[in-house]
Amino acid sequence: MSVLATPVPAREYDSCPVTRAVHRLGEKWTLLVIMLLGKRPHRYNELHRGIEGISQRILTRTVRLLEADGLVSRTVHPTVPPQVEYRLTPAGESLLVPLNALAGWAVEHY
Amino acid sequence: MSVLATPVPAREYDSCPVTRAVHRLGEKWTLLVIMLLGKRPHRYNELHRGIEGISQRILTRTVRLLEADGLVSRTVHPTVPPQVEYRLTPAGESLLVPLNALAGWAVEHY
DNA sequence: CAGCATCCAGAGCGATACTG
DNA sequence: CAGTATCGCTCTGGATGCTG
Repeated sequence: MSVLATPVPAREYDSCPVTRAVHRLGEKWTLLVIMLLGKRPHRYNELHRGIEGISQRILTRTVRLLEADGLVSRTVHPTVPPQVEYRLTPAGESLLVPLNALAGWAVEHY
Repeated sequence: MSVLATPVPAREYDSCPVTRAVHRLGEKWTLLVIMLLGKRPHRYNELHRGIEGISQRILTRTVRLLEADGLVSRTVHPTVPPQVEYRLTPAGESLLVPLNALAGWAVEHY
């Protein structure tokens, strides 16, 4: 993305880390999940109750994709009933910095 | 978004400037259009040729939405044939700063 | 040149019911 | 509690042809 050959090949664009990041952040609930986990770790139903309107299916998909991206860790405590804790990884924490910069910009300009 | 009442009401989330910004940036071609216009102003077909795989319909929609958001200006020169120049507004230029910060993060972590 | 009109496929998102 | 399994739909994104 730093060079931007013209025309920009579709595959190069799709595989660009920046593209992939904004596309992930642009998914409907991703930002909110990250912000909640940025405050503190949450259990599954804490997230579910904390986000009005999200379905279980979509919440699960959202956190699992973030986990696959390395931004969120998922810890299962083998208790009865089961307990699953989601928290930001160091990479996830580090996202909060540029994200807050973007948030500041958005509040100014959006 | 700074306070995050729990549960976060769906409407409040949707109307949040940060949410709206990342959702717009997350649209398929938005980032690329902004990066191209960040280099220099472009005419319509320059953008079209500069982005492999985008359709006219989607390119038009993308730049018009950015225009509606105040990030891009659209100038029609009443010549024959017509000439339309797209460029970043000051607000659009100012987006490049936090966007580059996010880009740096993405290259590190995505 | 810079679009618009029309039609269409598929991804993404969601509601609901069920379970280890 | 923390999910999975189905099913359904909206809505974004795209292909194609036409125009001031």
